[in-house]
Amino acid sequence: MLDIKLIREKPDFVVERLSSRGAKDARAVIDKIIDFDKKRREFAVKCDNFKSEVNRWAKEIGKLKAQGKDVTDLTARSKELGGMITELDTLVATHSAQLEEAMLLVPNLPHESVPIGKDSAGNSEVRRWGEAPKFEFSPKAHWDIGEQLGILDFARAAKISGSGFILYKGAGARLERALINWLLDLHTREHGFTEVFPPFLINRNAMIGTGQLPKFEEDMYRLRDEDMYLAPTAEVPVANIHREEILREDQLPIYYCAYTPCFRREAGAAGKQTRGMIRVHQFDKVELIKFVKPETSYDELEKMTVNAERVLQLLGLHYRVVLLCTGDVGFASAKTYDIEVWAPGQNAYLEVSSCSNCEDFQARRANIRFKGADGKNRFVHILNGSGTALARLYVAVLETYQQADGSVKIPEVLLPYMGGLKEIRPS
RNA sequence: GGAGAGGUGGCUGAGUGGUUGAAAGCGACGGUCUUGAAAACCGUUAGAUGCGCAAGCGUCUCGGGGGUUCGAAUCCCUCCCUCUCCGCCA
Repeated sequence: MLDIKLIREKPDFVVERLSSRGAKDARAVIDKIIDFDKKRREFAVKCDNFKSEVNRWAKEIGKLKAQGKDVTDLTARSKELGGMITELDTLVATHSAQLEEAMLLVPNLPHESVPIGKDSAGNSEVRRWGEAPKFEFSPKAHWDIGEQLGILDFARAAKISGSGFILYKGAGARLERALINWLLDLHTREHGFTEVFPPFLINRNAMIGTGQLPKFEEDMYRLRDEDMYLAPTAEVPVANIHREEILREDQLPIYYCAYTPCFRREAGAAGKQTRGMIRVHQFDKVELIKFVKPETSYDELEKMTVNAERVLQLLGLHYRVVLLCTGDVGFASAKTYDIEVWAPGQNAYLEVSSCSNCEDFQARRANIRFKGADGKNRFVHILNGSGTALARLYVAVLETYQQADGSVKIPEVLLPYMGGLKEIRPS
């Protein structure tokens, strides 16, 4: 959520920044918000004045009654005021609700360092690591590799759930588990993150806190009998750990990492390439989340991105880092780096990480603050980054480490996690 | 799921309708004293929001929401959460 004061004081700036994201109706939305805000305050001032008067009478009545005096006139006056207060309270409430509703739908403002652009074509590559591997043979796609090795079974996954789900088997299941464990170990042992294992079912308030709701309801899996959602990313439960809290300054920065499965309906993705495990309804992910002081958040974003890149470097996978342009950054983010790994069987880069600085956008929604040295409470900045998403990482591993005979070598760093298995061959 | 007991400031814990936004203790911060520290003593110590150039003033908040009343932390309704017992279950 944006700061209403910023909107009041610099509406043109806000409209300009929102428009840079491609919001066509930014002017109208901001005008509407300013109007709600203004009216709400006008009603609230009137209402507060009446309340003040009623409070004064109430105290007076108390005193007089204690003295045994007659208070009929005063109670009559108070009742009269009470009626007006009820009326004004209703007006304040409806305007507040409308304001809130509008505010929750406004995305974050892109940071000044973000390139202006309309869509992903406007993104800029910041760096590249390694090279696309060369093969003596024509590299296969992971769905062929996986099915021939008997480690991935899309048909049976569909039987259980539907399309867009994965059944890992044997060494394939082991590989998924190895990746999860290795990622958690890497980030906790070498990058200073504290491991957490959060709930996967999320209530409405938490979903609002990180920005999934109310705008992206259709993207989420929702329970039928309770007002709960399946976590679309660990960012949601983990960023909400400190909801409604005031942290001590010396607690910051806080680094958390968490493994969770991620559930996404991918509504609207029909027609896009859906073969294999590149776009699925359930995938595993190890997520990095930071709570930091505002003045450090952009340094922290760089560090977090480097931490995520390390995953690919250690696995020996070629990748590039892309800075998203204004038209492509996510709803809650002010600045985002995507990391895209090379998948030889696809002859394409696949997004496996998205590292974002949400600044105080989520902290405002979730009301997460810290008490500064001056005693003032300020909103923390919240960052999140995939470290990394598994299904696509798995694709890159299979396709990069495939051999001419159809087997797949296990990357060096995963060997301790694979129980002695050095390569996966058809069983 | 059933029955019961609870949810008060950073913490412990008073408070069953009238200057209670809230006693007291602890903790924290500042000061006095001290070479320094401790002890002792004195003082300060929630958040949000609005009006105002400011000083300051007002409103709201005792789990959330609603109600009764001139007036609610205190009474009523409802929801959430915690604890105990029973049931069920991994």
